[in-house]
Amino acid sequence: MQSKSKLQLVSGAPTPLYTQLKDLLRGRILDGTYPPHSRMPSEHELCASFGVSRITVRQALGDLQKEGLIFRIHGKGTFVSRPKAFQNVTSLQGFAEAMSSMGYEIINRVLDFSFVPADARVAARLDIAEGDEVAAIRRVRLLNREPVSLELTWIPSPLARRLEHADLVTRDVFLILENDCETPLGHADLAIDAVLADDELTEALRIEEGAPVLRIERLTHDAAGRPIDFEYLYFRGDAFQYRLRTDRQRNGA
Amino acid sequence: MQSKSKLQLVSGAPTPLYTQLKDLLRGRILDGTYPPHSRMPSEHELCASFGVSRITVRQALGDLQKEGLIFRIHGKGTFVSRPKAFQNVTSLQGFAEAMSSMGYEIINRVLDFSFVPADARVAARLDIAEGDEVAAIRRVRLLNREPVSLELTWIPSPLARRLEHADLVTRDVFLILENDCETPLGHADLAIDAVLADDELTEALRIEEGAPVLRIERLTHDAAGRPIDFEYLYFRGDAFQYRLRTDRQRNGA
DNA sequence: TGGCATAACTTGTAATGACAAGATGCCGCG
DNA sequence: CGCGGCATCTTGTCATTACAAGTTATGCCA
Repeated sequence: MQSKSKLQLVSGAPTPLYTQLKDLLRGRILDGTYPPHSRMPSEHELCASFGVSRITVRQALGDLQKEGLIFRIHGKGTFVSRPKAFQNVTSLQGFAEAMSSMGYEIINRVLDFSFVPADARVAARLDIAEGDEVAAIRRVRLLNREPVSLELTWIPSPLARRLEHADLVTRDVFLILENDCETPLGHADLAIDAVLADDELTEALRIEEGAPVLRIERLTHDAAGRPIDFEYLYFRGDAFQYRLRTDRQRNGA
Repeated sequence: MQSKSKLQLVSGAPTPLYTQLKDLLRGRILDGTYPPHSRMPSEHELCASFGVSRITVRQALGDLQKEGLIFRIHGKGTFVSRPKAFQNVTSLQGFAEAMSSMGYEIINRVLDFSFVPADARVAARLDIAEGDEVAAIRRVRLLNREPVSLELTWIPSPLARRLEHADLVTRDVFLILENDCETPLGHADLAIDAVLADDELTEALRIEEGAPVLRIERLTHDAAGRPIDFEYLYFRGDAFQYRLRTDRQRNGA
């Protein structure tokens, strides 16, 4: 049967209406239909265009605002944020990427690569259902033949299948995803704290029990903002420093 | 007039209802009325307790969820997160700046403020001559009356003289430099690693010897790029997370 | 006793309606 | 011409109602 040229949102669909609308609008922002700094259609117009209520529109816009793609001005309208390039404060770089550019020799020892059902925590981070299949990777990274980090990685199955036979020994997951899987990366959220080495860590990193370990929880998203790679990185406190640079934001936003 | 013993939210107030409710609930979470891992009252109960609609309750809960204070499980209820304070460092922000905006109470205990000659390491970082006079500040920061960090700060003398009489107890050095000293900040370079608590740290942070500590070496520059503030920050590993977001550089901008 | 259906909770999604408050242009009045 | 006020846009806040969907305990039935 026919379908209107206008895009349609389906109510009974597997994903809620506001998610469909959000994805659709994000697509238009990323493909330039709504260029940076331009005003988007008003909430009322979006309601009319897609035949949904204002609550639904607002939930979609609220999520996009959280993602940083748009901002709203009371009484004026909703606007597309300036493109990412201007927002960059630090660059997202893989470990080997960063180290090899500094002349270090990097080797990855893959301890485990298997497909398992996602537990609650992994599922929540990757925005998939608990029990969905994910690839679980355990790697130890050696810098100049010395173990410096243990990395636990979870990647959704469809994507992970494509890097199953990739060279995980010398290459960063980041580079493989970008170059071999045509999955441009967007941003990553990191949480850093300090813990003590447990049994697994003492063995993997050949350090003493109770040694200080830098733990980084990293959730990497693709360019569209979808989470695609959840990792725990454990670095030897005595052999590694995490360095970054932050810039002072003058405005509040 | 009378007032019910029950807490009241005021509709015509300067702040919206959901903000009042959010602040009230956050207070109860932070003061232990709703302890970690406990289930909070259901949305329906909150509606009844405070005489507001479910939309208002959900907006308040949604914001608290974004802050990381609570999490929700479909069909089960709303729960208080394990308390782990964190600092988001997408932008260069002082500790108190970050925490107080999230409703935490911050107190700085100034252990020492003296002018000393710069040692070799400090001089190198601040790009001054060894022996030049610098201000050395030792502070312990308390979050909700609990010590979370020990901070060692070195600032070149000419600048430091101007903040000698500033309120270091409640204000960030960053804000004082910017607002009182007309010294706009530029960027900061950070190096993060993990160490074990030594004597000084166990005493200052009231933790056990050998506990994991997150160490951050931070060199802050003014807008012109001159180093103006060199610091070591020691955070309790069990009570603090450093969070940040990085973006992938796609090209040369 | 074991297991399944169900009732009674929970949060998630969505529509509709209403008014408040900020922004902006238009128009008439001085 | 200038300026105040109003109409009319925008987003922000909030109530009410309804149903969907996940969770759990209860109790009936075999």
